[in-house]
Amino acid sequence: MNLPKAYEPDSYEPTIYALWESSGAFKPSGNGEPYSILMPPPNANGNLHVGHSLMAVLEDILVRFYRMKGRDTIYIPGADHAGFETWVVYERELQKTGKSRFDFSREQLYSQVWDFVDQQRGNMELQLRALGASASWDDLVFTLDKRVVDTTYQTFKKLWDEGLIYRGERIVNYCTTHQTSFADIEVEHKNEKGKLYKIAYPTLDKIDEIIVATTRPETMLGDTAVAVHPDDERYKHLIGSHVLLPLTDREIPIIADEYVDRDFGTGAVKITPSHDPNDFEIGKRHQLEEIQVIDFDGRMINVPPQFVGLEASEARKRVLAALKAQELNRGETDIEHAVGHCYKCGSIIQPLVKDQWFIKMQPLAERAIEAIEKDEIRFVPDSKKHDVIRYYKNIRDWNLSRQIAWGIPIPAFQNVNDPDDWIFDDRVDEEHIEINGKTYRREEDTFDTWFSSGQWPFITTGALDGGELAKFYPISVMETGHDILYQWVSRMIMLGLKVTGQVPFKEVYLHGLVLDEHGQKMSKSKGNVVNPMEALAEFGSDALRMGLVSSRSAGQNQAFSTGKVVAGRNFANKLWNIARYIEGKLGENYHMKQPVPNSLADHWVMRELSHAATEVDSLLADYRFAEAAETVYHTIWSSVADWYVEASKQQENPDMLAWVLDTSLRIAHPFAPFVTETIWQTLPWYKQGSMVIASSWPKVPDFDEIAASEFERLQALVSEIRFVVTDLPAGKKYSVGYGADSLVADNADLIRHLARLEKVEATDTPSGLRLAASGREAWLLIDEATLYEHQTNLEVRLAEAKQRLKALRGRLENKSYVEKAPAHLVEASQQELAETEALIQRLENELEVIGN
RNA sequence: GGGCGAUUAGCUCAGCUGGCUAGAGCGCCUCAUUGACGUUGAGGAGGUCAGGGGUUCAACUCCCUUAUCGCCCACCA
Repeated sequence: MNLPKAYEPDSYEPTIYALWESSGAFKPSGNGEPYSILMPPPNANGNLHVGHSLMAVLEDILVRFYRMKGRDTIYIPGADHAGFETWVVYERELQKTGKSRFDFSREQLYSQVWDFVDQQRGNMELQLRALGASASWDDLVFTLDKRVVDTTYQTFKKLWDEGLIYRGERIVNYCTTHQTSFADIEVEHKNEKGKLYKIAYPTLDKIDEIIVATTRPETMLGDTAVAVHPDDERYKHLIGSHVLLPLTDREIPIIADEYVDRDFGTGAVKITPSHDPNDFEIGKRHQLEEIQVIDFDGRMINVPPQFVGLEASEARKRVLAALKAQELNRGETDIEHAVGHCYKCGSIIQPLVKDQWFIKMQPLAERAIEAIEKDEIRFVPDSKKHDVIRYYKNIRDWNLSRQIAWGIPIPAFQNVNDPDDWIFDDRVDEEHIEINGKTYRREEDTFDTWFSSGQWPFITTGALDGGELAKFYPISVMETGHDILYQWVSRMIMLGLKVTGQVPFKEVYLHGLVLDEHGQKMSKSKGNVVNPMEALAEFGSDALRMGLVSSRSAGQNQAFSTGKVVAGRNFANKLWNIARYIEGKLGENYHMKQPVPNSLADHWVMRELSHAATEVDSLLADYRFAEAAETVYHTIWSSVADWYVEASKQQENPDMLAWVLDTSLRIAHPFAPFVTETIWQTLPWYKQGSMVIASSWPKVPDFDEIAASEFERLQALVSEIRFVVTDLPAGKKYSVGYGADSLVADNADLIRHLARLEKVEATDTPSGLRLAASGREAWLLIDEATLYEHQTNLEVRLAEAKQRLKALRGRLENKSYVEKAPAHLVEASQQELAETEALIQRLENELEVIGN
């Protein structure tokens, strides 16, 4: 039991984690009301970043706490194939070998990426273990596991059968670098400065012209109309006539459409159905031809020879130059407008027409809004609820198709003889299938990964087929980052309701981003990324946990603070040394008995620890992690270590000491699991196999409230002595004399010890400095000269008290206050007034004595 | 263009539905100490709670407004 002086996390953490895991402590107990948390799956082949650490810590605190509260608890871990992210990395590797995705079949690519991922899998799982995540590892689900694929197909079929899935040519967001389309919310819009170019389109007789305004002149080569507002007097006479599209030999009509804003630009809009979502709609309304002029690789096609093969940006310059040469440019103006970019590579997203699979979102969104408005899901912070509803209200159909191989194939086949004949079939490994003599060719695209992730709660719990974990659905709380509220949380709600008829989780807690020490967003390019595993190695897992959690509130981005991690490490060390002291006192053969509080300090510490336990309970129910951690930190550091352990040195009560340590370990365990368990394993009063992780949350013991308050009076006296003494000449010890004061008399030794005095003794002839502030019949025994020096000290206290008195009087003389404020507040003020008056009286008396 | 959040001690941040002399960690100052802990103990300095207005007996907290910073959403060319 000879514990080293300082707690050394790395010598215990791995053993402790192994102990938990092998004992089955992470598995549901099977007793009590279910409590479940679903881990947002980190990238299977990546490393944990500091955001993941925060995620795991918050979730693990909840899981450990509710486990101790006796709930049947599960923390379901996951691993993400991270479709697009991994694909991008893999394609880069592929490029190095001089090959491209077009050299392989979907199956070949898939298995190559699988191997690539497999090589470096497992890191993040080890890192989650290092953080102490008490996840049920046997229940881990990988996002490409068979059950995920099966359920995803089942859901797709269900939606298809209900007419919510359709395939169609639509304008999609396309990244020409990555050669795949994206959902609307994956596009990163940035406000950019650009130019609005005015271009003249001459009438066929070349007498007149119509001037259009555009930010993307290169797309004019694909124009198939010019639109004006039907009531626009400027252009009314031209409606129905044709103009000659410059740089080409095409004649295009001038059409009227209400969409056109007469006040913007020139009031005439060039219509390019293939490259603009609005134009696409207009094109449909007016049966316009669609001419694709930008290809899927971002180069020009179907254009006059001099432009063919140019990058879109280069084509813009050439088109402008050509127009200028023909004197068709009519000026340009600066404009700020939003431009969509690929969130991964920053390329400009091209709106391109493509055949894709979509889900009709409106019915799903409506159901979700209904559930949220009925408070079937609680959001923390609450404001996110309104954000998500706003998102639902403006939702558009969701493009599910991705042109990457690393994902779940879309289970659909097309009749080779009838392009409109699509059928559902999950034989996705076969390129062709025969049904009723008809040949079908498979869809080559895969699903947007968020489509399968959106089903995570009912997939992982097996809610649909009633597996062992089905009782954990709906999930108790979904904890995740606020940055994926729309991508993930909103989809889980919609799909959960649609497929299971229930909300997928009852509560949502959204944490903010972890910023760097100075509040800047972390990024590789800025070089300010904090590696959580380095911090963990340096300070310990508990320290990192405490540091990440403190001073952090829901939904708020917050800076990482090494100082707080250090504070966490110091806390673990403090706990360690409390244990070292107490265990040393009790000896190895101590057997725990029911503690009987004896001294004032005993009652007081029982009250403090019980308060902390109930406080943490209610704080965690509100997800106030930081305050809960602080409560534990201060209760253990100040109340237990600084006061109780010190007091116990004078007034011994071994059973109380044991209880105090035991209870401290329990309340600290959710926050600092490793050090608490390490200590627990050294407690002589528990049998082999006992673990704090499996212990219960402390119950409130019987203590005497009055005795507890008496201890506070004692503390006030000790504090006053300490305060006065620091002001006195150093290097000598002082003594206190007391008169008829049983509190002081009964605790004389304790006071002497706590205030580091020479003596505390009864005296018939009081002299020296009356300890007036704490109101006891006690005097600090000092000579006249010292006393005189101390006068200013008393004067300062007196001035403070007088100011306070003034404020209190002012409040109580205010009739409205006395009438309208709650009675208990008025009463408290009155009592405080009386106390302040008494204090002033004592201080004045004392000053008078000194004066004489 | 729309929405949201922030502004509190030198730094990083708490402060829930309005009511304790506005708190924490780190930093700073003074002092202490051979036995649980220097990853320590005791004491202390430091804030007109961004500015202005309003509601209220009472505002860091609610409302309006201004300023600054940040984030999210957005197919008006």
